[in-house]
Amino acid sequence: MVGMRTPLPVIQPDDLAACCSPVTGGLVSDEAAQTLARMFKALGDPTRVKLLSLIAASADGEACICDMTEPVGLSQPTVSHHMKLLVDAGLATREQRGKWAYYRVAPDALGSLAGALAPAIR
Amino acid sequence: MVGMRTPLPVIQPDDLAACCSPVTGGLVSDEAAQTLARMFKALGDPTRVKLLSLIAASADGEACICDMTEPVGLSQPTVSHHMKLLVDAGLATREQRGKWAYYRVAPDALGSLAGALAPAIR
DNA sequence: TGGACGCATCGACAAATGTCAATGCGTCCG
DNA sequence: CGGACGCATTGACATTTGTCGATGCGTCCA
Repeated sequence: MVGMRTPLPVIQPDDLAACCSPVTGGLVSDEAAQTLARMFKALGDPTRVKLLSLIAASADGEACICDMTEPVGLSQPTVSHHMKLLVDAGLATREQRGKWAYYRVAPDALGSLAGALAPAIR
Repeated sequence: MVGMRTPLPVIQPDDLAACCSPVTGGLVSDEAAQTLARMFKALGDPTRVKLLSLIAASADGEACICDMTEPVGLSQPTVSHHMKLLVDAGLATREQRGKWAYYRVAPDALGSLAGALAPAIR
């Protein structure tokens, strides 16, 4: 592993177009590979998979940190850290409302990623 | 990160059924989260994304290590290492033919993963 | 106004990861 | 046979990652 001295920029919705040309349809550019890997890496931890699933499964499609610590069995700072990774990867959104921070699954992000994996089923 | 003293078992095609219940449709079990994360982690490196893309884009849908080192600009042992990870994650297959080892994208693996991300588009 | 609460950041630390050079092991062919 | 070739494994190393306790900051309410 080399480079990456500076923190990576947050992946924006605009980047989805660039990132999600199908992996299986012709060579993928360096930047696309980079962006795709960023998003997949964010999904590459069981805790973060559960967190996303937790949010998606909750009544309003949103959850705050305090709702998530107990189900995943980790400390509040750790859950906060994982959620920051998901947001930076463009897979989740964060909205502060009063004391609480509400997280949602980023619209279209998972769908675009799925499209990059299996363009045929799009 | 805790546990994981012993090397993880190779993910078999049979595991796909277990792994790929949709992330966005109800709580995901610990084992499913684990398996999904294993596969996503394998995709969480730009080099491995490019390797998969390289294989998928090649004429016969297969490639040997010697075909891949130059395009990704890494040493032969490193490429070999990455391919082992992809095979262990169930995303690629390996077939030895004489001196060469031919790698392919595992059939259905990417599609199942995509289904776990976006069940609606299945 | 002053706690209490929810969350983020910091500092620390063990474990995992990506990379290479060196080496070992089969397979092919002169 | 014996060398050349393709690939995997090993050992080493720096970097990244996951986790926690401690702490800081903003918001709410008694």
